Amino acid sequence: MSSLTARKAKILKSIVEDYINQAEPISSSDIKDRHLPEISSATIRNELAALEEMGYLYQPHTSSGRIPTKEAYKLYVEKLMPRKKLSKAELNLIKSHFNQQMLQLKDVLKKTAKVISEVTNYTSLAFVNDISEAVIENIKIVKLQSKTALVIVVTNLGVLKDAIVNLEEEMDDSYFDAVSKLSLQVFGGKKIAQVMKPNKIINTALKGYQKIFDAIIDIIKKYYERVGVEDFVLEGASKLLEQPEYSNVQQAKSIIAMLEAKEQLLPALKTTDNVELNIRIGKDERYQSLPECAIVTANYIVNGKNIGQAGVVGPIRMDYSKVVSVLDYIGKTINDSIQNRINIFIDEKQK
Amino acid sequence: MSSLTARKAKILKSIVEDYINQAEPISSSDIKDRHLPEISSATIRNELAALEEMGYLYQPHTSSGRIPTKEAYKLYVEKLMPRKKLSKAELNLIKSHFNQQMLQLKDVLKKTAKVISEVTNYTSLAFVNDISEAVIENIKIVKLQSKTALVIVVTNLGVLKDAIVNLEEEMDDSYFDAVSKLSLQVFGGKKIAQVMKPNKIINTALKGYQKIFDAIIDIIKKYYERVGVEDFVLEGASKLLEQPEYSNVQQAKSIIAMLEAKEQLLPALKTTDNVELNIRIGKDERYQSLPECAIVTANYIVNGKNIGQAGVVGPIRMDYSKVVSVLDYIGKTINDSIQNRINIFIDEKQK
DNA sequence: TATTAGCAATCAAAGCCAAAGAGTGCTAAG
DNA sequence: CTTAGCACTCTTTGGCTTTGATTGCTAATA
Repeated sequence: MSSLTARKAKILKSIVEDYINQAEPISSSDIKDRHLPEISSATIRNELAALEEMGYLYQPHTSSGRIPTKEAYKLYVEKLMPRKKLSKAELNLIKSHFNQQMLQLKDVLKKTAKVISEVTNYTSLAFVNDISEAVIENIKIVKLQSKTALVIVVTNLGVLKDAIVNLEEEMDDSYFDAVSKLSLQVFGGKKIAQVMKPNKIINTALKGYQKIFDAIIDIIKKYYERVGVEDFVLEGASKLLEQPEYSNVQQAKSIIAMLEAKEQLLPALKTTDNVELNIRIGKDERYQSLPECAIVTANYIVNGKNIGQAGVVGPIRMDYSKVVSVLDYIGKTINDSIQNRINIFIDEKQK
Repeated sequence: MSSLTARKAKILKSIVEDYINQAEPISSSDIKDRHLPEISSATIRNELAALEEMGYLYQPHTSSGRIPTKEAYKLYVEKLMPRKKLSKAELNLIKSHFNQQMLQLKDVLKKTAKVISEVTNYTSLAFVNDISEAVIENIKIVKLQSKTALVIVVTNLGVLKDAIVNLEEEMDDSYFDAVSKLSLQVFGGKKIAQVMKPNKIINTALKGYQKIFDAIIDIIKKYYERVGVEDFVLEGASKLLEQPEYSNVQQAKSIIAMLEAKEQLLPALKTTDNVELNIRIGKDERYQSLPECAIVTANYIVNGKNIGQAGVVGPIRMDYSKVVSVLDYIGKTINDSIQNRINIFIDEKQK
């Protein structure tokens, strides 16, 4: 078996890039015409046969051009891919979107997904990563109506504020003040993961507050279970259908169904490892029912905090170079131009 | 031109229902076999010709069976359609979903959309109606971090609590208490619409609170603009692709794109009129770029409050009878089994 | 007058076949 | 190692025929 010479690499790169654009098998003469006019198509055919032997190419049938295999895409992403410069127009589009004020983590997710989809023309997704490591910084319980209170939990990653607690009897403001103070004493500085461990906190002297404390713990648990599933944004789903790969409605359906089944999709996407870029090409081994597709996501970090992932879903024949450049630039933009605007991310120690 | 005799009506009803199931043109002998064995297909053909003349049927080509026109569907919905009984299994499925506790308006939307999609097998949507008539009942401003506060606005339709306000300098709790009290005095009892009118409230003696008041008004305005667009839930989009109507990827794409463009879609869906059921068959005249589809939504009312709409999107050949039954029953279920659980809907006068 | 059997006419869908065209692999020569 | 030449393979396309479903019309019937 031969090795990957410089010329083979160039040919392979040409095929991957041309196939990304054309979505049709690439012939030896295509390569000659567009990339290697100085050598003959016959020579290229010899190289192609070798590359096929090495597992980087295949033919749908004997008398057709070549298509890159998944291995070819992996090699392309790791070794061959250039870093594309984004155009002025693209840079400006991205910047202008993030110049607007955003106060909420979810706003950032939505905006990010929207921008990614617009610039790449792929379906995009964004979601928050695991929050069990988030540290509770503040807790307030606010009376809303006679028997209803809102529980607000501030962590170093954001504010949980989707929690309404129902009381059996009416309480006055001083009661809620007391509970707020006590909660902060009990939960302050703890990680979400710690709070969720059953029956660990009850040893404190809680007197008559047992019930509302159980409710608060319950709220945190529920929030933990839902975050991610709730805060999962999908943008431009219809763009999937522009791809010739999904011109068969069956395939289109299976991939859209996959994106809708967040509960199953998210565990496969959430990564604890701290890599910047996740490129998943082809079926995920763990979820064999997934349709053929590629998912490229970047971990977004603001002020040193990993706030989540955002990226694109598309056919395996994806413009990785462009996508990676866009994700990269958006990551920088988020960090540069937003960190001072999003107060919920700022991690000032409160004491 | 002949009139719609009982037999013509029966034939038309048969065609509509059979076509809903089969998705293929219905022939005269189909009708004879399945619905009118006592008369000949030739007679039926005569009737068909008359129904076509009347605008209720058409043929894709001369030698094919008949397909109902939009007018036929309209007539079917208004006059011919039976009220289907839901099966025990379906009733139980719906009930069991709504037995769970739901604390948030958005939870109800999501659950409703999910149930509708599951039971009808169509793509479903749910959203809240206009909130400009909501009356402000309570306002609290809660300090979260040194320069960050959360604004909570309780209305008779729910709680707005997605609003974080940034301050220029650090304030202590008493400041926020004062602002909360003052806000309640100024805004309490007012409708959202009134608050949004520019410069109407500034005549009160606000002393040093001008800035934070502007911020609060701004938050309410922003919330008003976003509500609906934010609280728009779509469920089971992939089910659209099961419909033979959308086996052509172009059509599928255009309809999914329509559902994604919430900003354009919602104004067409939101109705101020107080009808229970909205059935939109075919293109909406106002939005001619919309693809061919039918949208059926019901207004959902809890404790006498119109909280929003929910329904399905699908091909014009839609099982209206089933859909209407399901929407109807879900409406009842929401009102019956949830009103006592969702505190945010309860409209107890606070004074 | 309404119904119906009979039948020719129509048209989409399916199958078939031949021709065209794109692209390869192999061989032999440079 | 490269390349021209050429036979071979296989898809795609277009045209043609056949099949089958369904209709509309006519004339006979109740």
